[in-house]
Amino acid sequence: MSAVTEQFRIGELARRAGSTPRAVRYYEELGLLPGRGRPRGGHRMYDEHDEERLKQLLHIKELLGLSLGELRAWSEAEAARAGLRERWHSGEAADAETRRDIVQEALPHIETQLALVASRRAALEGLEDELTEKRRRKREILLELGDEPQ
Amino acid sequence: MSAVTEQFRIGELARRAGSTPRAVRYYEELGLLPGRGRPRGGHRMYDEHDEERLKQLLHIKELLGLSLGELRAWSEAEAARAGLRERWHSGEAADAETRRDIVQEALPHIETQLALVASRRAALEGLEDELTEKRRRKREILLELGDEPQ
DNA sequence: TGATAAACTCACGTATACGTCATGTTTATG
DNA sequence: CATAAACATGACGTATACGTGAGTTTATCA
Repeated sequence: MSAVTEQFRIGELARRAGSTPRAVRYYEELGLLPGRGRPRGGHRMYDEHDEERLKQLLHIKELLGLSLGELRAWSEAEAARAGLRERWHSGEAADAETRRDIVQEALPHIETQLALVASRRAALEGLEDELTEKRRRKREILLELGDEPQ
Repeated sequence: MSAVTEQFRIGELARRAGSTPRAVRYYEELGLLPGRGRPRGGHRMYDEHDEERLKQLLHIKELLGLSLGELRAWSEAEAARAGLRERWHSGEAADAETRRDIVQEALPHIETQLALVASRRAALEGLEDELTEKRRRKREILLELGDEPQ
């Protein structure tokens, strides 16, 4: 069902996500990335899911200006949802009741993330409106004074 | 024309803006706050304008997650606009031409700030939409599976 | 006119978020 | 199979953004 899951090591992951191996190890140390067992030679192995996860985390970090500590809270909601997705697809979710439970568990995590993003967006929107209004007034004045292009 | 401009010292300013004296001095050192002459005893004196300015800077810093270095760019646009406002109200702006020039100079600064805020807001909006869509799908599934409240 | 609070200037300390060696494996390649 | 590139684990270094004294000067108030 799932595509051939390509595997790669830390350098590849970092390159794809626009980060560095050092940073990735640091994120793992903080619990932002899962430090799961490493089979061959002790080298960390990753796949596309890890790549997407890391990209998303970095994106969120940028957008919301979160510290890595704050990012961890977000990350845990993400991890929980990932876990639930896995349960969902693992065939474990045979009956409707189990499936419902899984979705019901995932919802609050989304709500948490959504609340954070929405409030931040609203604040930014307020600021944007303020600035737009200021610009409008300046332009109005220019029209009144006669805005002669050079 | 202007109200009695209340003056206060660094502790008051910090308290009002929800900061600390140390931080305020640091901002001054970085050029975020004007380090203008200090008449009596070398104590820094501030007024409501400084208070508003500091509050705004901290607000922006929070909202956009800017470093103090990045904040300085913003701050300079602010300072420029403040300077223009002063020229505007100082009686210097006698003729229409001067007034027009002042407004024309102020516009780009607003545009700069607006561009930054708008792009950030747009990105956040995209993320918010994404999350809202995810939530919608989960809720849909719950309805299909029969969402029985306990 | 003390004395207590608050401000001043160094100066060093600290948490965060990594960068950068050093030194030793593991993996990939001709 | 040799050798370079990549990874591993410390350990120390660094930029940012202040916190925290130490020692001194200034303001305020009984």
